[in-house]
Amino acid sequence: MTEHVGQGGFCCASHSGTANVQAILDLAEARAKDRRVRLTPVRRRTLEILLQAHGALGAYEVLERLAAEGFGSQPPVAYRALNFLVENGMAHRIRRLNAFTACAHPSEDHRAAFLICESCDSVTEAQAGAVNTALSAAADAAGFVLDRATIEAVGLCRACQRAQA
Amino acid sequence: MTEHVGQGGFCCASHSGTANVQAILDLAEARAKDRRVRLTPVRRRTLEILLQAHGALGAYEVLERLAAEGFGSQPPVAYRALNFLVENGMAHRIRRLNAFTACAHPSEDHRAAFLICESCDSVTEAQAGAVNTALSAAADAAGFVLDRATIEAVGLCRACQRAQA
DNA sequence: GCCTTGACTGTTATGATATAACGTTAGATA
DNA sequence: TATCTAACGTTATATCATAACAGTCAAGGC
Repeated sequence: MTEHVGQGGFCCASHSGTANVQAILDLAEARAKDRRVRLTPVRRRTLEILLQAHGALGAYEVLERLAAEGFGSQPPVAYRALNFLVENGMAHRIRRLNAFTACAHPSEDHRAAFLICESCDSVTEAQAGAVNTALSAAADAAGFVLDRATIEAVGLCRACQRAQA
Repeated sequence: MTEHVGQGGFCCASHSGTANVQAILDLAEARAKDRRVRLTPVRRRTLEILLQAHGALGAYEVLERLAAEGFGSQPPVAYRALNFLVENGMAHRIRRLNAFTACAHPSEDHRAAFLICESCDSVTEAQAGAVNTALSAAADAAGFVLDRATIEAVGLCRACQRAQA
């Protein structure tokens, strides 16, 4: 798709800095214990890779890094780890970018919305409480039982607005 | 992906029946004229195919039908026509299904939300005014300039709820 | 401790989705 | 009608994703 994925200079406040990465990894460990699932080395490392990327990474980009560190080198290795993280609320899949990003707020059982910058491909996780309330209402009106939703907005991030001004 | 795409028995009220298909095609013609773009035979036929499908179709499914009718048989033929329709508000891309669907309300400049049934893969276009208002607010709060958004909800459609009851 | 069992990992192979690039054709316009 | 541009169709290839299977490892029962 695009070679910019994961390369945006953007870095959101919520998971920048080594300290925060560590904190989120700890949260993930705890969450895994809670749910009786195992945060194995590949899975943990995959989460770290996403956290360090400060943006969304394609599965093959993640795979490349895993392979370089001695993990398996074939696509299912990355997809399995990524799917595990998504299923357990530790990462999100950004369909518009065919990419994945670490969850910035892993402790809350939130339903997220993503703000994707067209210019730098950065991805910000937005608070989507009101959006989901409205969506639930719309689903209700249609007699539809809502399970989960993907909300992806495309536009210009703050940094790129400045760059263009 | 799944072989069910486009095969759900579901048929939404808004574009069922030959009469409505014709009406929407007419709207599309008018819209094309307005916008100074050409609704060429492949494009028009692609829209018809989507309308008649009563659900989302993958690009390769559309391509198959186009090819059978003497249009080109290679992927770009379908993708170009589909992208044209999407860009001109005559169809939507459903990313979760890697599929496309005719716009059920082509006359309004609306931003749609989609309700995707996990059971039958049917796609309903929901009124998303309130959802978009909330999303705009969330984007604003993040200093993000919103251009457009993809809102896809996954759950159970009315028909499949009944079937399971 | 040791064995069973199921989850996890890695592999090969393949399938599904999407686009780049280029020559040709056809419509609009002057 | 000559010219120009958009659209079409093709070949080729890139990109994304999963099926299926064999080997490995960890947790819990005995």
